[in-house]
Amino acid sequence: MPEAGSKRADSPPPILSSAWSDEWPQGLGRTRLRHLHAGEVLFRQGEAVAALYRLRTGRIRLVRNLEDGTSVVLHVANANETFAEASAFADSYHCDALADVASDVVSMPRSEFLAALASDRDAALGFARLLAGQVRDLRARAELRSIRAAPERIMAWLRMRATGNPPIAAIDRTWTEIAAELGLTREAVYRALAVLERDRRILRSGASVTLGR
Amino acid sequence: MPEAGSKRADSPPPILSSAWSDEWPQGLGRTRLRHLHAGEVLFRQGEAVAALYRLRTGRIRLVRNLEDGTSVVLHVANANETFAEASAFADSYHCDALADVASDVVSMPRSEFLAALASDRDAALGFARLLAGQVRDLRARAELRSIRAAPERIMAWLRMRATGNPPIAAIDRTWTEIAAELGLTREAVYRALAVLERDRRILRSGASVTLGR
DNA sequence: CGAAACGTTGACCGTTTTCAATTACAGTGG
DNA sequence: CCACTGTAATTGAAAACGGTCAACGTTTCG
Repeated sequence: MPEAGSKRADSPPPILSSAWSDEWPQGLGRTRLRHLHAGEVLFRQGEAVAALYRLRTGRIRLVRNLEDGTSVVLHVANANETFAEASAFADSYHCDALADVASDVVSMPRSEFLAALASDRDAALGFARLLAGQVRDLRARAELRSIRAAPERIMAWLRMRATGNPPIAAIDRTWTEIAAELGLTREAVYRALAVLERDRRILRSGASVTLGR
Repeated sequence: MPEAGSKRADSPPPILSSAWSDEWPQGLGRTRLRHLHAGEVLFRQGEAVAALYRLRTGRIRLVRNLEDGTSVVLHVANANETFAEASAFADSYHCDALADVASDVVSMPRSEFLAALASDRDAALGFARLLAGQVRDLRARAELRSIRAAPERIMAWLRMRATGNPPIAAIDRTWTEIAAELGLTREAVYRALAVLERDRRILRSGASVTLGR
C-alpha cells in the first residue's frame, strides 16, 4: 500500500505549535504593555472585561473561585500565549488572573477589539481561524496525554513536531517546561529520554532530536 | 456595533460543558446526515475539504499520517462533538477520520458554511465565540489532568460542574466515559470515588454527587 | 432473552512520583 | 575575572499510586 498522506495540496504538517507567536494583536487596535510583579493581580472574577491579553514573558494563573469558597485552576498561561479569549464575548471576567512570577502582558481594549472584528470582515474570520487552530492543538495535546507510557508519549510528541527525513525535532524550550506540557515530572522525562536513546529510537545532540525506528 | 455575547447578561459559572450540544449546524446552511459503520472512513488526509462535521452518536478517530510512515492520533471525537473545525480554513484535510464504531454524523458543506460566515457578520462572531468556549474548556480539562492524585482530580472535576449550596454535581454520562475524559481507567475512578465517599468528601446518590469538605 | 457494556472490588505488578544528591551552566555583582 | 547563586540536567533508590487482570452482579438494548 502506498504511503498515506501522499498528496498534500495544502500546507505541511503543523500539528503542534510550541507557541502562538504571531497572533491577534497584529495591528487591530491599540495595544498596551503592562508589567506585573510576582503575585500581582491582572484582573478579578466579576470585574467588567476591560481588555484581552497576551502574555509576553512570565506565567499567569487563571483561577475560578467557586461558590463554596474553594477554587480551581482553569489555566496556567506561559510565555507567548493568549488567554481569556472567551472574555471577549462576556461582560465580566469569570476567573481571577494573577502573576505567578514577574510577567509582561500585552493588552488590547475589548471595545477596540470588538470594533475591529465588526468592521473588518476578515478580522472575525481570522480570529475564528486562530481559535480553531488552538482547538486542534489542544485536542492533540490531550490525546498525547492519554498515552500512558512515558517513552511512547514523548516519542509521539517528538514525531508531532519533527520535520524532514529523517525526522528531526527542534527543542526550543527547557525539558522541564516540556515535561509540564506532557504531564510528566522532569525526572520521568529524562529517564524516558535515556531509555529511548539507549534503544536507538532517538539521538540527541544539543537542541535537536533525530528520530529513528 | 453589535455587542458580542450580549445575549446572556452574564451567565453563572459554566466551567466544564459535558457536550457541545447547541452548536453550529443551527440553521446556517443545509445539513445532511450520514451513517458510518465500524471501520468506515469519513475522509482522508489530503482530500479536498468537502464538509464540516458533528458527531451525533458513535466515535470518530482523527489520525495524522506522518511523512515517515508512522501516525499519531490527533483526537477521538465522541457523541455530540464537532471535529475538524480547522478544516473550515484549509483546502484539504490534514488527517484521516475513521469510525471506531458505528456512527452517525451531521455534515454541512464547507462552501455553504463559509458563505454563511461571510454574509452574516454575526455568524462569524458566533463561530468565534463557540471556538473560544471550546478553548476555555479544553484548557480547563488539561489543567485537570495535571492533577496527579486520582481523588483530587475527580474532586476538582466535580467542583467544576457542581452548582448550588451544598454543591451538587449531576452525572449525565457513564463513569466509564468520565474516566476517559479524566485520563484514568474506570477502575481507578471507582476506587477514588470509594475513597472520597469513605472520607465523607462526597456523597453519591443515583445520578448526582453532593460535595462536602 | 441474551449479549454487551456498566459498575464494583480485590490482588499484583510496573511505572512514576518523590526525595535526594551531583554536575553543569548562565547571569550577577564585587 | 571570579566566587556566588539559582536553575536546568541527570541519575539513584524507595514508596506510592494507578494500570492490568480477574471475577461477578447489574443494567441496557437490540
